[in-house]
Amino acid sequence: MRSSRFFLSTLKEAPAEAELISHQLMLRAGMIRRLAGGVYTWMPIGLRVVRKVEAIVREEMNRAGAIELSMPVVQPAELWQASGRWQAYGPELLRFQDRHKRDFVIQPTSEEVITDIARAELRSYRQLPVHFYQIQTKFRDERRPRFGVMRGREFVMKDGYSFHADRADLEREYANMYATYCRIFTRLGLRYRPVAADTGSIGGTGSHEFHVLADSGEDAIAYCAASEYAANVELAEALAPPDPRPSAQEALSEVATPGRTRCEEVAADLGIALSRMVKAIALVSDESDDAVPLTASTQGTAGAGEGAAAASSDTHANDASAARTATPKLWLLLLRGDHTLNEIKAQKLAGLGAFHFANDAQIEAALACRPGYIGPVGASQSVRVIADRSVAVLADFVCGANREGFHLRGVNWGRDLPEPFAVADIRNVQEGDPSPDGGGLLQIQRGIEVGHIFQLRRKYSAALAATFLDAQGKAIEFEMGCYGIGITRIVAAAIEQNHDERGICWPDPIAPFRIAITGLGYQRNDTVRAATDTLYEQMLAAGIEVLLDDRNERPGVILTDLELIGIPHRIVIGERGLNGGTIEYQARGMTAPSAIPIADALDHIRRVLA
RNA sequence: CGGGGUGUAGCGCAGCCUGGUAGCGCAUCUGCUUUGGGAGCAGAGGGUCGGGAGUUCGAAUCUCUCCACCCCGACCA
Repeated sequence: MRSSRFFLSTLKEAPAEAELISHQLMLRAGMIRRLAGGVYTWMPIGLRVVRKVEAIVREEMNRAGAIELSMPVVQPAELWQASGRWQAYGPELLRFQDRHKRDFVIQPTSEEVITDIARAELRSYRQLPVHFYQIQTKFRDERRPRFGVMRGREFVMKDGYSFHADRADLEREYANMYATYCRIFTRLGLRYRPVAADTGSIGGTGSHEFHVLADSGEDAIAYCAASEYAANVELAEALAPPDPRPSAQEALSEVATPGRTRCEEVAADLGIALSRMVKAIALVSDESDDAVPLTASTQGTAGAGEGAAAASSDTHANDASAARTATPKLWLLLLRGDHTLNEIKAQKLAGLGAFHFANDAQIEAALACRPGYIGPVGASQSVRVIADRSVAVLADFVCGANREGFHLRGVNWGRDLPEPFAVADIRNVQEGDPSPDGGGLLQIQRGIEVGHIFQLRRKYSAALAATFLDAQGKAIEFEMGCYGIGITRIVAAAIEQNHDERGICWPDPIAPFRIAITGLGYQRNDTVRAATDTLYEQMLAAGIEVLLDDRNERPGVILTDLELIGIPHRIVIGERGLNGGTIEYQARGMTAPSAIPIADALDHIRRVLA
């Protein structure tokens, strides 16, 4: 391809909207242009990368026995109503009506349609197993699209769905896909890690996420260097400390800590380890269950002390915010000063469910103290105290005194305050924690989720009555698996993982062009142009995907553009080199070019591209 | 959706506080020179100052309102 017949559009400065480095580089390299929030045009150079990723995914899916089809982006609401997702999905599901006022959605995934296909087409166990997949545009109306195509609303995903006669065969295919995904990400040239994922409400054993490792990743992955354990930090269990609670040594005392509201400050002032500090996080449940109405606090009501009755009634039951503040209960979650709350784990506490952080008024109403000095000691029965496992085994710890400007030290369970209402794992694991599988210590790495495999079981086949006849002629619901890969996200993730100060450094398998060639003074120097054209034609004849930059630009412009775009190999031909019988080759990551005899040029190129 | 911020030429920004002819750099176009790392000189084009309403003799500037975008928090490929 000649750049004069292609389309390159690079920018010196990235638009201010781009925060993430991959987003900036994609805009600067002219790969994408924004059309609306989270919606991007793939420009020619960017589309080439998308196609490379798709091709590798397609090849490996086919090799693994999956069969490609393509389902509509626009899908009728009926199937979604049948599966329950019309109600369950929420505002992320883009819905609209056609001219006949019939409801439709733009697919975020296609479980319903594929199950409908299976219901119609797969009638006998003899036809199983079958794995259908598509590479298709998806739309999810994200709350907050950001980071360019990394978290866009419209994106391309490979989604596959497998149908099985029984659980064992589903698990076989699941293992097959696990291996296939590993092959795919290896072929893409990315550093990645499969991690155990939440099976969520569907249950079952099998779900793994595949993460591309990058410091800017949104997910933190806890893994064990000594074993195979790897899980999203949100899900990794923090084991209970092995040793029992020591006995109390210190007497309870109150210490003045004016202006010191953060654990770090108090620990430093008192000269104690942060791990001896206990912080209390006040939460209010959003669930309106009727167990023990605790302290109510209608916003800012003066004197709404402990035991104040819930003020608002159910007359505004349709008003979500009113309902939410109807019967707030204060939960006090206790964590060590050096730990952080895991909100996913907290959400799973019985009775807490959906929650939000208590506001100042709610905290003052329940504890008669401003945030910053709150603690579990002396809290009324109406406050539910949950201790993290690590807090439950502390003795002689330090916590807020429920009195502004004071903390308590030498606090001991059972002596100074009742044992907690419950002890639970509510913190995020951190580096150095023991691995939940007992295999060693955890380390933490950041990653970008680019793949997810899942054993759906019978959720959709049951909802949509999708059955086949087994050998006994009995109708059986399919066991289903689903398997996703974020095609367009992979493009951004690959850049996050592979860039330098000059621009993108594509892994060879997904680079928009494998090699670039340019002649210095191509447009005005016949010798250079002839030599450049000759080698270019040779490369084309050899089937090499090459970009000839023949623009009438200064060398600096061409070279910086090629580096920004990230083409992994580069040939530069200049008159000076030609006089000595050489051309220059430089890999994108190399700091200096090497001179190659013209006669060896093509062989050399073949070798580095091999 | 809650909290914060920004909208001025294709891109990056100044001007706004203290109202009075809309500016700078890059990019674009023309000419000449230049040509191994984002060229120099000379000239040119390009703006509903996000939209609407208001205050005022006069609004990019002050007020109200709507919209878009960005950042921080709760979801996901």
